Amino acid sequence: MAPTNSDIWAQSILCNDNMRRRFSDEQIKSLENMFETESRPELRTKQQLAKRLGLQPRQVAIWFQNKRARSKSKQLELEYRMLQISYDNLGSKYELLKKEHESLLIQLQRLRKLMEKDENEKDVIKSETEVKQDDFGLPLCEDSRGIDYLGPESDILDMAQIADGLSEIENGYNFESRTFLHDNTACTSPLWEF
DNA sequence: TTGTGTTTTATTGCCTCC
DNA sequence: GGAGGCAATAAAACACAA
Repeated sequence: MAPTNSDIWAQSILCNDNMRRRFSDEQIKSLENMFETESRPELRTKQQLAKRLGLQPRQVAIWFQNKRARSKSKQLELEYRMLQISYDNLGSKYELLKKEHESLLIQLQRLRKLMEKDENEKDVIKSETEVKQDDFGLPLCEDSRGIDYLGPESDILDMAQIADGLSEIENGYNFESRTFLHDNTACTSPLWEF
């Protein structure tokens, strides 16, 4: 029966002095160089390399196997670190958005109070005097030059519109409901579980 | 010097492919 | 069924603080 490659390898190991030795710097350098161009060299290539470096073909094969394992583990470590960095960045962004959200809510409250106050004043004036109104029912004021213009009321109207807009943002900008995120992404990543 | 942690070389067992 | 790859692990070699 013809010996298999495994037999030949096993025999060659036994023929060695049976001492485990680290490879020399030169051997490592050559192996590293080869690994850079081909991480899974063919049998023939490994045999040639082994002959050139004075190693057993099996030792070269094992070195490549171990090197692939080390390389994979380093790559995984790198990917893990990159993910961690982007996770941290996302967390910072979330905190900034949260603060912005809170500040907008405060602004919204102020505007509402302003509107309420103005409504009250308007009621008082309405009850005391007859107010000239424009086509849209808005109060029409007349300045000293006799030009009609929209008075402070229109400013309040603009504020009210802004406030309504903010209110819509407030409702839509809800991390709990995740509607702020596009629904089609249906993100269930724990990254959002702050 | 020695105890301990890390790295490197080698083995084993299982899996896939031809 | 053999060849070769991978994961898990053993064991030797090495680094280094105490």
